[in-house]
Amino acid sequence: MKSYGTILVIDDNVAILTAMSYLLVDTFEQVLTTTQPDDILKLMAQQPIDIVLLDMNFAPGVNSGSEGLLWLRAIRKHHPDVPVVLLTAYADVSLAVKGLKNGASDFITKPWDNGELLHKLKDVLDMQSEIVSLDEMEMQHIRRAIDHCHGNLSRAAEMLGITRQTLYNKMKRLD
Amino acid sequence: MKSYGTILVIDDNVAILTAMSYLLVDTFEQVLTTTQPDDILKLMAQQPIDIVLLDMNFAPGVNSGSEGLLWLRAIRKHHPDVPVVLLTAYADVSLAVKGLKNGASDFITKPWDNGELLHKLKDVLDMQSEIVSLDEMEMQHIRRAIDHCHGNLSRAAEMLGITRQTLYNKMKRLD
DNA sequence: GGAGGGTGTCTAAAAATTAGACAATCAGCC
DNA sequence: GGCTGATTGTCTAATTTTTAGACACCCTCC
Repeated sequence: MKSYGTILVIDDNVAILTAMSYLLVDTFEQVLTTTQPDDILKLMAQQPIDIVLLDMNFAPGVNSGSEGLLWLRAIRKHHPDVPVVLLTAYADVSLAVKGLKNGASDFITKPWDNGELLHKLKDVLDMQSEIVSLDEMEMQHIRRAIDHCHGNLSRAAEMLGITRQTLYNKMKRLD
Repeated sequence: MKSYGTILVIDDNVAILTAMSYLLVDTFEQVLTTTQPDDILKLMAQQPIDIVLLDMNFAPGVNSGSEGLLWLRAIRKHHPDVPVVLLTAYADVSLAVKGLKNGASDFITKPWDNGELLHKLKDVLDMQSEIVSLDEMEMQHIRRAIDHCHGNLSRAAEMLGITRQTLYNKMKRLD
């Protein structure tokens, strides 16, 4: 229990934030909440956040969640490895889809089911990509580059910013 | 024109494949089509494919696209860098959402609009992540690792499979 | 047949990585 | 307060990797 780290919840409705706090406090070591999206990046800079729960339906009458999308993009830009789960209105599937295409990990429609919400958050965190060794990451990237150059090693090496011989070395060394 | 490489289209309906061929031939250098999902990986192994267009609604009466999801996952697993765009039935948004969460780049609902289809395919290819230099990729991964270890450099170095001093070196060298 | 581009291999110099050590600092704990 | 363990920043010398440059060879295109 309580092994899921820190969660940051953003919603402009204080009642929802309180409800979320009660729900999440048993699962997360720390629950941060804010009604001010402007605080997101500041909070995330101050301390390590493990997952973000972002309400997409800001301010009554505001332009259909596009503001939420902007915040999502801002989060993704500065912290590409922190998963973001979206809260959207039940009807607004298209917004959720836009969110997913912008890098959100999952979404939950309001009104939500507590059990399902917790389950999805845990799922996302369990799926978190482990950090692999630098060598392994290097090889993955090298394979990508070679693939991208359709097998042309000279071009791949140039693209990677290393010499062709170094590319040979690395391919030989790391299988 | 014709600078968008090779596209692979999978659909169990031959009529759709022919229609697609006519539509895509002006934009792509090569248009491969198949009704056999089993051929996907074989085709992709034989030649470099730049984008895949995958119909999710297989065989009349088959279990709601879950087969399509399996193929999507298989493609993503073997070729994580080749974008996959899905074709789904108009009503089946939930399937499209599942597809996006499984790594699809975008989806198009049937019946489709030719202009929109081409536009989306081009968009996906234009957004294709460029191959960055090995050093840059290295630094991104190092930052990820340090973040993951909440700033503990010793642990990050161990996780990356390098010595602490090397971590210092790389951080100093590459800003 | 020649030109251009790609491959595989080699050398010697330059640079990075390694293991190992050291004192200084910070944390929690008795 | 004082102890202990972990972490940091810095250093050295040996080892390994990377680099630039060169060479012969194999393609393909014209």
